[in-house]
Amino acid sequence: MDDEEARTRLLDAAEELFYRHGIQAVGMDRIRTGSGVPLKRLYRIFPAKESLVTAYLERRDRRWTADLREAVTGAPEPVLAVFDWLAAWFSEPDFRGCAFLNAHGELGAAAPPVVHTHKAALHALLAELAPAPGLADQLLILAEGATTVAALNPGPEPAHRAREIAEVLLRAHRPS
Amino acid sequence: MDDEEARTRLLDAAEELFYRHGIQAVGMDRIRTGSGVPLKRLYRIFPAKESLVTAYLERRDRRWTADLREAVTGAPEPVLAVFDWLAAWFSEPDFRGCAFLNAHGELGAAAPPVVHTHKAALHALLAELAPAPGLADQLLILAEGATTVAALNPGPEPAHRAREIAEVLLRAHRPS
DNA sequence: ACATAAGGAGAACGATCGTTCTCCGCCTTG
DNA sequence: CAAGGCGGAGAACGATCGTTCTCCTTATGT
Repeated sequence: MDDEEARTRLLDAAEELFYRHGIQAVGMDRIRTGSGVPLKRLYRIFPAKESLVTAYLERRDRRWTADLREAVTGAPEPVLAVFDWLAAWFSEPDFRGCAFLNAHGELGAAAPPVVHTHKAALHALLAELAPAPGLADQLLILAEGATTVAALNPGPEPAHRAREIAEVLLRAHRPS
Repeated sequence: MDDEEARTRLLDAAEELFYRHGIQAVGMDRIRTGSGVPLKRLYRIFPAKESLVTAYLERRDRRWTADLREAVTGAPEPVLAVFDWLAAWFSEPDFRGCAFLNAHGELGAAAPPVVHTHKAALHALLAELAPAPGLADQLLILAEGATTVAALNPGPEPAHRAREIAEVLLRAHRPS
């Protein structure tokens, strides 16, 4: 196992454990057990827990944003496709809300900056898709609201309700 | 200082510290320093940290829900008054998102049940105010979405955007 | 006034955390 | 084959946590 695979295993274990149990509740020893990477190597690749947390969030940001972008580009109604993609996300068995919002709530001002860049990236994507300026702010509220509601009541329904609202907003901005 | 005042001081300190820094990041010694109540008395009133956390969330739930209910009952447009009240909340200098969502993100399955009852109470209030059945689910998404967006970008603007969406929804349900 | 109980201040205790160190086996290289 | 260095397994270390205990002051009751 070379360093690159060790890094991947560490990030996989970190993502699984940090997302499920929270960051402060998971010790480095559980990362080691979950990844199979010895502590010595762990600290050579990530010199401190903080850098592992940051790397976990940054990788999740890249994958999440790329997945969403790929799902909506080319769709007949890109704005509505966002909520279809959210519905599928909310239905994953271990869905537990937005990892970045959870990290912000837990760490407060000590949260890594990727928390803000992740939300800025989502806002930028919505601004690309929105047919009217100013609509992106409203769509962001719908997406965040659906995610938050689904965090406590898992399932696709919040995304469906948010999609209905988005349809109304699109009709209002693009009167048929 | 009798036990009742000690309890109030403890809950005040707990609310300030837990809400600002997160629950796991605040030790019992800081609660003691912040409240001026000695550890011995603290543990006589709250036998463990978990019960202090639960009491903090339960008191905040009662106050938050009562404040919101009082602000919207009797308003000319109760549904829209919800978002005006949210705008004022988001503008408080130490606003840091929904305490219950933060606790859920941090503690996961170990979060006290009041997290769910708080969200159920908000949903029930919205169902009282909504002029049509099914609208409450959508209003809940708007309120949660505005709160989430404001948690990372403090200020009243998310509540204003959510209020605009609510106006559109009300017009759609009650065509003039 | 004196015995007694209660309360406060802070030390102490065991557990756990993030991080480092020790020791041992193994693999490479001449 | 021999020597040396690297990596893994887990103990160890200091800090901090939640919780309890000790010790001393203070107030009370007769």
